[in-house]
Amino acid sequence: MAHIRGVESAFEIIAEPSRRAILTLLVSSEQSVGEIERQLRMPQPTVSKHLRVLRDAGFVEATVDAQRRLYRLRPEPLREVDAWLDQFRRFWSAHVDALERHLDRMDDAEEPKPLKRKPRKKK
Amino acid sequence: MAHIRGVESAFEIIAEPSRRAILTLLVSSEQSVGEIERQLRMPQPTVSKHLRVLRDAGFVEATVDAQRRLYRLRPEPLREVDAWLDQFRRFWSAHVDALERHLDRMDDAEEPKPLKRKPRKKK
DNA sequence: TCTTTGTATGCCTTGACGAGTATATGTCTG
DNA sequence: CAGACATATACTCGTCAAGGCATACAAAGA
Repeated sequence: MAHIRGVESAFEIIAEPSRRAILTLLVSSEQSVGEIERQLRMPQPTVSKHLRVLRDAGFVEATVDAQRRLYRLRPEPLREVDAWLDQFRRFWSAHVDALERHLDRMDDAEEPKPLKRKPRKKK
Repeated sequence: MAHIRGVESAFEIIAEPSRRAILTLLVSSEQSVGEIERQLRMPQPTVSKHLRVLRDAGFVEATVDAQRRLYRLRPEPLREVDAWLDQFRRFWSAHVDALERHLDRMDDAEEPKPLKRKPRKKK
């Protein structure tokens, strides 16, 4: 009987660099375990185990192609992360606006060029 | 002697539910440690330790107000997460488009738009 | 000064997780 | 059928981080 595996949040899943790498690989197209193994240069059991975690968490799904399993992305869990980030976007834009106003005031005052600075548009 | 503590990626930082809760609290406005402690109902050392991690990772910054420390958000690390998510947004919209086409077909026979299908794989 | 309040840190234990290795399961080909 | 190939799982081990607790530190107030 399967344990009630630790309802891990999407955040814990993508905390693992290898798993993020796998997800990034799958953005372009579906891949077999062997292809992932070769591109990421990690041992096959490691890949399989990470894929297991990703599958259980709904990040990927697999179809059987003879002896191969083709894994592809599923959007929902990453959307969940995106949704959480959403509450900070208001804050970001406010922060950026304040920074821009601040820099604008500095520009009006003087013309220093200490560092490379992204070109920004005036309001 | 303190090692150079693990340059943990932003993903590992927000993997912790308590830390996400703290960040969410700080969206509205800056808060003192005690306020966070009371709102999240967690022991003060726990709060302080999480804030330490968040501060080291650049998620928050603090200013001293007598005995209190007022913590506030910093945008950069979460932006980094957002940037990583960006590569999946293309995939998401493609996915939604596919779903919409599917639903269009099911609804009623409308004019078929030029569908761009992935080449069908032969078994 | 002593006491209270607010926050940080050090130590210890526990539990979770990833890597590595070996092996099991399953499928194709000759 | 045997054997190669592809993937999954079981087991062990080491590491690392979070929680609990006590305590240290610092500023305020009596």
